[in-house]
Amino acid sequence: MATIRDVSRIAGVSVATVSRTLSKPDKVSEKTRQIVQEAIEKTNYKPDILARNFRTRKSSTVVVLVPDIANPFFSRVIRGIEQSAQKMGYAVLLGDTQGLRDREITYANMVKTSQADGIIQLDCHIPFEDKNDRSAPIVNACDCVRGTDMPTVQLDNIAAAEKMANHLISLGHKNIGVISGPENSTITNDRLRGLKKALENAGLEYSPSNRMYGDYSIHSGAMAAVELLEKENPPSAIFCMNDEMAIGAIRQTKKMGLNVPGDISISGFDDINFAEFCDPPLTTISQPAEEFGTNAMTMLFELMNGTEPENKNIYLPFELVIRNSTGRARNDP
Amino acid sequence: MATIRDVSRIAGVSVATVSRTLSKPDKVSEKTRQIVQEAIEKTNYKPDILARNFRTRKSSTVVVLVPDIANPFFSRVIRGIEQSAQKMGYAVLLGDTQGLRDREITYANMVKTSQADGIIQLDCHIPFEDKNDRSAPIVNACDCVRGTDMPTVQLDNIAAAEKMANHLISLGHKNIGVISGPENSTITNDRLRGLKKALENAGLEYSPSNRMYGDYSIHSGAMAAVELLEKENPPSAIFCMNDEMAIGAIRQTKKMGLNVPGDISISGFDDINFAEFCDPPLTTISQPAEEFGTNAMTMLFELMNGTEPENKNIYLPFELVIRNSTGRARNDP
DNA sequence: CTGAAAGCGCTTACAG
DNA sequence: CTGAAAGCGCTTACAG
Repeated sequence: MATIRDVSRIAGVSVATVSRTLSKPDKVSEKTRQIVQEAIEKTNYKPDILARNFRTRKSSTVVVLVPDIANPFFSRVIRGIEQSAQKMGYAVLLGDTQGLRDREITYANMVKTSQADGIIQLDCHIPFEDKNDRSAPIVNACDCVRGTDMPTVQLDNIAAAEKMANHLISLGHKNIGVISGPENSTITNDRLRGLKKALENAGLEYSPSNRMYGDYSIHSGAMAAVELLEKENPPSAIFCMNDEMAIGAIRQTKKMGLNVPGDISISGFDDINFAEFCDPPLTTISQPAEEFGTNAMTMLFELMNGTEPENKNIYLPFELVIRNSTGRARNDP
Repeated sequence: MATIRDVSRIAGVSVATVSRTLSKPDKVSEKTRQIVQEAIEKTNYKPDILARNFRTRKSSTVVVLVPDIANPFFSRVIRGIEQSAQKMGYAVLLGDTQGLRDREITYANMVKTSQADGIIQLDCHIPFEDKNDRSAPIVNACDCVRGTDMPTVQLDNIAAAEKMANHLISLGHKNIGVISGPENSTITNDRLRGLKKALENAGLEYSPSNRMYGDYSIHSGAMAAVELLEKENPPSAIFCMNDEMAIGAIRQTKKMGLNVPGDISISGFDDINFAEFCDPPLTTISQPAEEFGTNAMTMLFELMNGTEPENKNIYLPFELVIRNSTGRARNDP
């Protein structure tokens, strides 16, 4: 591979001039610029970006921490990140963390070792050994830690869950089960709060025994549905905290000989591509997945350039999408 | 940030010794090692990997070229890549190319600029300006270019498609429509060849007018289904080249008042997570998505280390998964 | 086992 | 506008 030295020799100029031709062409005379360009073409020179990054102390790379890249919601968020990053001249390093703190820290450390300039964290953890570490530019999107000063891009999950719960309540459901995400997640907590709020406003009682935990997988939704449906007093509607668990719950419900929504209403969250195509099509909350990514990347870009973002906490819009997995409660006239 | 210089000063040794303590600890005496370790902890030293990479001329990074990261099949492949890469000490850069040659070349160039050590290409293109360029370690997985010497990880798509077609034929279908992937794709060509082969063996004729093109999206599957079903002599079965297009075709078929599989059988390809949960559950070909990734990464690793892989063309197993979207042809006794 | 020194390929004040 | 020179933070022959 040709180096800047080779080009300078062939062009008969200094390496400084070659460097300038590349980075600050207006600081070089028209004539010199041409000579250098020719030499670059002749030698097929490609600047060593690794050397440049090393020299300028920036990698033009961001690392994204994602619990599971194969999750259909996250993969769309990442597509959004990638698109913005590309426009801004950044590369994106993939950090599939499985939600493990160790991996999060390992990947986040890439900023300290100069391999990345900033971090986008899609999970509800601070990915540093020391929670008060401020040395790395970071933005927290999707599932956001409460009470930190990390900038965030999120949904108003309380309001969204409340809206969904109100939909269920309006159909006459009084006994509502919950298939919840894992504990220690802001998303999970907020969605539960929204549900409780709606229940309370309707004069209904929330029963903690109606809450089953899942891990966002189809399988866990099915398992949780069994628990719920085998209760002495089973719920007439199940509020699921994502679409995959809802799909699992629907399948399980049907397996047990029950009809959705005839016997049981089931709702999801996210509106993934397939929500519309399962049987029955899923009532859910839609979120602009890509925009979580583009907004997070835009904010991170500002942070990496030392400007404080105007709005440190961005809330994205949601929508209740009513399809056929929810219907009137059975004993409701 | 502390540098190796700071550590050496505090430990009272040379920077060479600090460097060795980190990379070749057995070349350093027990005692020195301890002193250095203490100094490292005291200064909270983290080696600058960017500097190390620059110095050693390797980035320990691979770039993956993927047409669409949000595609559920590819996202699983990438998960496989990431997991293997992590074990081998490599980071993975995401190159969402949208299938555009320009972007492929841009990302592939990262090897020339030292930002990456190797490439995994998941699409059916050679990502170099010059098709004969051999300067970058690369492996081609999933949709593989024919007649190059890039190592490949692929399915025997001819055999898989033949198996699916035989299933359809065995159900009495004689007039089979095809919703095809884009042209100039080995996957598309091979799956079509497999279908033709099965047809031929059964003494059936393949009609080119029965082939509609899609782009692997749900929407394109629906559009193609309209074309097929509005023909004068519509097919009784539709062979789709991926699951998303099959899901779109099913939805469209139902919208037109037809029953699947009562009136029309529809088959998919890939067995994505949701294939089992659409209505009706999809008959499809399952493929070990993650293994495309792990195998590709393993091969690339060998290539980057200068060893030729034993087997340059890996074929992964597939399976026909019969569910309810396919059934007996209507006029077949 | 250890240290002094060269050097990886760039960029960027500084001087002219 | 241009060049000589320093230096980014490491690693690695080489010599002892």
